Formats: sequence, structure tokens, C-alpha cells
Amino acid sequence: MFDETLTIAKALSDRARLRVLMALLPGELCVCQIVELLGLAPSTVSKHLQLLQHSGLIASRKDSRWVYYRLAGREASPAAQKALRWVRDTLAEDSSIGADMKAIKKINGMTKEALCRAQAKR
Amino acid sequence: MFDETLTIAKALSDRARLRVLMALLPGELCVCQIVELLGLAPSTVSKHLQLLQHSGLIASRKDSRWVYYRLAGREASPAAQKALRWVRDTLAEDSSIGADMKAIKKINGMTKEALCRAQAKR
DNA sequence: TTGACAATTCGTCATTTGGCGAATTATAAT
DNA sequence: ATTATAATTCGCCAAATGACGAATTGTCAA
Repeated sequence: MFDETLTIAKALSDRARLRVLMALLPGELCVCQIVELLGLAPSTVSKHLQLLQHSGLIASRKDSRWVYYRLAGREASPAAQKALRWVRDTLAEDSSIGADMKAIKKINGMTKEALCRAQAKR
Repeated sequence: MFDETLTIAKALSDRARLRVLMALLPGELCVCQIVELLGLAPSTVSKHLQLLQHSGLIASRKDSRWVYYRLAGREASPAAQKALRWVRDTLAEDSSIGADMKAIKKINGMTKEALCRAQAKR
């Protein structure tokens, strides 16, 4: 229990990972969308997602070539569920993440093709 | 809000600091008691306590030569209060911290003189 | 079956973090 | 006043962390 709590706290202790959790509040996103949102290298983003998944805070589903991540729900441990509730409650009415939320809307509005093109640029 | 949440999460993401928070659940402790509990150098413990205090999770009071730390209460920000509630709820019935709790009882049973002698040994 | 592409893993590097002892500060006792 | 002591600050080192690009894996399309 203690170690799990520590693992979860470590997972929450990074800006990029916290942004991912916030971004997943409205629903699942695929890796390329998260890459676009964070503006980090795919390998870096993948690492963050692995860590979050390992901590039990998020879960993934594979659809052909794409992998979608979502906040862990009922399958999450009590500790993880409580942690997610904390994040959600604390950041719920936070205006400072408005830019991210706007970006998510934009990203959701883009086709996969447009997204991949955007990423091919770098 | 977001940055405060991140600061709090970082404060929670260390084993020693999490142990301190657990140790403070029953009530305040002075630095020398926490040093005894963690078995770390006073300078290291002080650093951890500063970080926790800076994050708003704990507060301190000075009594002559001693400084006592306690979990932040009403003075804490909503984010900090929620975080403390998360830690408390998550670790409440955790048996793996039994050793720490036992150590706290023992430390509380010791006079200050005995404690200082114990620390003078190193 | 070959090529393209989303995602992950690996190797490397710069930065951050956690640890200590020495020096410093503040308070109490002699 | 001088000494002792609780705590903090400072300077340093080792270990952990986050970032990237290159190489790898798995899946679909041509």
C-alpha cells in the first residue's frame, strides 16, 4: 500500500504527466494526439505513458495501428482511484489549463491524416 | 492551481517525505524526533521538512530551541487539504507502516535528553 | 512482399534530486 | 560571556529522472 502510494505520487510529480491526466479527463486519446498536445518527442511521451500505466492511473487499448489511453476506471486500485479523484477535484475549475483543453478540442477536430502530417514536420 | 498541484505532487513523491506525513498523523513531532524516526542526517531531514512546508502540507511552531512540525490544517490551501486527505485515506489501514508507528510511540516515550543522546552517537 | 507508419525500446546525455558533513544561526544553560 | 545544542543553510557528490534520436516491433496498405 505504501509503495503503491509512493509509485502513484511519483507518477503525478511531473508536469507532462499531470497534463496528460488532465487531457484524458474528457475521454481517451491516442498517442499521436498526446504527442501533438505536449510537443515532446514520441519516445518521451511513450515513456511517460508507460509510467502512468504502470502506476495504474491510466489504461490503454489498441486499435489497429493506434494505441488509445484513458484514465483508469473501475479496474484501478482504490489508491489509484482516490488519486485520480484528487487530481480531478483539485484541478477541476483551474483556468490555467485552458490552453490545453482548447488544444485538445482542436486535436480532436483534426483527422488522423492531418495529425500525422503535423508530426512528420519535425 | 496547476503549479501548486504539481508542487504538492512533487512533495509527496519521496519515500522519506511520505513517511513524515504518516508520522505526523497522530500529532506534531519535533525535528529531532523525525530525525530519529527516519535515520537520516539532520540536514537532510531539515531539507525534506522545508520542502513539505513550502508545499503547504505541513506547518511548524518553534518552542525555545525546538521546532515542531504538524500536518497543515485549516491554514492549508484547498489543494493541500485534499492531498492530505488522499494520503490519509489511502494509507489509513496500511499495515506496512506499522514499524514506523511503533517507532513513533517509542520516540514519544523517550525524554528529549535520551533522544539527543541517541543522536549524539553518530 | 514490400513499404509506410504508429508506437515502443534502447542508448546516451544534461538536469534534478537526495544524501552527507561542515559551517552558520538561534536559543538556553553554565 | 562562554559554551552547548537544536535546527538550518551551504557546498559537494552520487543516483535518479527526463529529454532526444536511432533502432526495433507490429500492423496496415500498396
